[in-house]
Amino acid sequence: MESAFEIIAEPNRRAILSLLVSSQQSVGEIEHQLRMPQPTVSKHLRVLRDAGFVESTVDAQRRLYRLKPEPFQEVDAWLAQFRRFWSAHVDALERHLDRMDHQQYGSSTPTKRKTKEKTTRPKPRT
Amino acid sequence: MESAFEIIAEPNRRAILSLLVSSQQSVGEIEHQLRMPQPTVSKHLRVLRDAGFVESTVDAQRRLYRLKPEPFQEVDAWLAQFRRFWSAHVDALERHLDRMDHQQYGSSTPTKRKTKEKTTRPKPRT
DNA sequence: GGAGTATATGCGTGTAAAGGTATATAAAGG
DNA sequence: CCTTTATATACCTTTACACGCATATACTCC
Repeated sequence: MESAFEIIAEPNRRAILSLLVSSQQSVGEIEHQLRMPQPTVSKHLRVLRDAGFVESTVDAQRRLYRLKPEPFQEVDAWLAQFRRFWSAHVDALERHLDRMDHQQYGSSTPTKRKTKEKTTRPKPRT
Repeated sequence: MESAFEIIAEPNRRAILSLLVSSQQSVGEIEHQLRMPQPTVSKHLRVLRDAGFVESTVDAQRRLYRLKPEPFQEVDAWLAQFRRFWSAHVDALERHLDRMDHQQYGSSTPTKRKTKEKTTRPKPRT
């Protein structure tokens, strides 16, 4: 788990980060809004904090978590090299994004996928 | 491996993608430049193609791979919600202050612009 | 057709990460 | 104190993925 990219590969962690955009949140608030078990939330927050995506402050028994910008900038910096390339294809973006759902905990088919395909062409996404 | 984020979590795949920014490449060229075994390259390319990051054309026995923009845009779209946040913490603020300095006719404003932030100050990038 | 080249895929293996459950720590309130 | 609330962590199990190696496919040229 060394790079920022591996951190945001996990859908639940991305959901947590998106939640924190609006404002800082306690573990319980995240747990309730995302409907995931508290230990799961705590563990993901630990990973996020170790990677510098969030920081926390103590409020009585609560911990309030909020975003930190650095790792996002790291991802953005990598992405930058491709930006000039994709700007010519903006139209295709909308078609692609239309097929994306907003994933929530438990709805993302977390495991179990045996592939038995012999395609040579790009595979249609779900 | 359903999301674009999981695809780019793998360092070798990111390296391949970065290679393809300059121009399309054959499997052998990628293999040589990145010094990884040919099956590894082929397998990563398969993953990248299934996810829509690259496409290939046939040139005799060779396959030429090049980038496709959509998944990058998907990542960028997710990142966008945080961009507001982090630019508020660094870029926009500094640029704003710079502009104020430069706009001032006969500006005598001091250059030391240390601003107060309510949260931890972003560190300079490593 | 056979040899050589270029790429893809199948199989077995190790490893690490994610989830579940239980429990530990810590603070607040009676 | 003892209980309740809030969060963290430990342990265990499952699984997926990345790799190495071997082999299959496919094209070219003799």
